Amino acid sequence: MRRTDRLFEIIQILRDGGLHRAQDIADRLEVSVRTVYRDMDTLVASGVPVEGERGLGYMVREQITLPPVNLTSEELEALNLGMAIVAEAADPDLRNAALSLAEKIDAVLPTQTVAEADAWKFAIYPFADAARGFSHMATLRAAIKARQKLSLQYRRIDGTLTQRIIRPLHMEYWGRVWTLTAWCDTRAAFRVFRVDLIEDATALPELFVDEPGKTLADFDPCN
Amino acid sequence: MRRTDRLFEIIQILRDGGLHRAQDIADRLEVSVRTVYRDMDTLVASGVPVEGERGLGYMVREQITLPPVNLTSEELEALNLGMAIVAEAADPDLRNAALSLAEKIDAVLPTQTVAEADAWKFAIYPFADAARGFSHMATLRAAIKARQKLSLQYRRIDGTLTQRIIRPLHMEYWGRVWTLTAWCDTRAAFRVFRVDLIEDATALPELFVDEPGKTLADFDPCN
DNA sequence: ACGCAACTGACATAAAGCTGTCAGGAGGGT
DNA sequence: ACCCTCCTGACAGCTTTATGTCAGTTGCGT
Repeated sequence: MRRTDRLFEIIQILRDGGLHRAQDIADRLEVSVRTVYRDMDTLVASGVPVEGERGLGYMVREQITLPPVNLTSEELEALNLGMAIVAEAADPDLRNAALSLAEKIDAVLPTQTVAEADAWKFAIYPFADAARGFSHMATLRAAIKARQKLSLQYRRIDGTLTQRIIRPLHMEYWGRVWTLTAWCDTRAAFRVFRVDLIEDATALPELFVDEPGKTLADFDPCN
Repeated sequence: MRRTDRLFEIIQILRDGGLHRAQDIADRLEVSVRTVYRDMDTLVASGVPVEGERGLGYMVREQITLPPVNLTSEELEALNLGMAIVAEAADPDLRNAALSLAEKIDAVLPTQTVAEADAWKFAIYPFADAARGFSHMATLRAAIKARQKLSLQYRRIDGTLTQRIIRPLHMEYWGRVWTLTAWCDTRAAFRVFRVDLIEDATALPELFVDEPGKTLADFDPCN
């Protein structure tokens, strides 16, 4: 198991909001306690809101949501930057959308403001492993929107392949990894898939509707 | 010299649009030819438009700019995604701007569209080394806009420190590294600085105006 | 005072990544 | 034909990173 994968797993474990001892996490991931402490360091340094209490264990603080602010050229810059990054990383559809949106905004703005935004024209040469697994994102996005079932071929962390029929519900971004939350028809349970481990995703003609117990609202991260 | 730094250097070398032999690049960067070939592999795999011609050398293809497209919910998604990424990575100002902008857009949209966009609510836990060096970005951006001179403390790749007065002109994003293009008053020449190697940046009260030969338009990447 | 569990530092070892060397192959130009 | 250069694979040595072990410290609760 690669280090990155383990960090991701730790977040998943902590996500239930409960108290977890380093020893338990170590046992579960089959590493030494020392390694868990080092991982926690990394997570904290990366901004994950986790806190350790001596004698107790680890817990995540609830995430703080920020109140809305005012309109400004700050936001314009954020937008340009965001579009530049999306144009670099995401799937072709999004890439085009990002580029056209950026151009459209430039076109609408008064010329003086454009000059400002111009300082942000990006020459983008991704070195990216960031792009790994982005190839399926278009399919997944479309299926979530269309409420279309998917046939998924997935490579588990241990390397084995599985095939399943899922109802895609939700995507999340974890800084390094994208996840797809779905109801798995094959296993009759919620599952979270890492997009970068998806080998193949094919949209099926079959649509699905919300059924009690199978909607995103019913999903509980604590397994 | 770290590998990442070398890749970045290679791009700089190729940027002049000329033909370069692997041997020459190898000599200049003091590595073997084999290593250059491996680096080229990496660059190509990362989307850098470089091409090798047997018997000739390496050249960059000119970048293709895409024609503008139409307005749509694609663009909305690109925007949401972009804001999520910016909120993760950029400096505090941009971060807030991105968050508020995303919220503002959500607020303006009809509820049906919001439901779509909702599938993209991001829980963001950056593992980021992406954030390295972002601490100065706010200062740099502000100085570019205000045409304010900067006192820069910069760590060269060999580890030595330099201090200079610069006129910040332009920022670029290279997928892994941000660069700041500036006229260096101290050296009386254009210089490109890597933002992640900037130790300290202090805005000076002194402003600057465009002088012939010192504007961004006068800058020629081929040293 | 005691136990618990988070922490820290130092060190040895194992795994992974990077690089150079060598030995070739392949396409284009002369 | 020949030369130039890109390009590939294999292997050995080096460097970096990751991990485990050990020995200790710190803060909290009982």
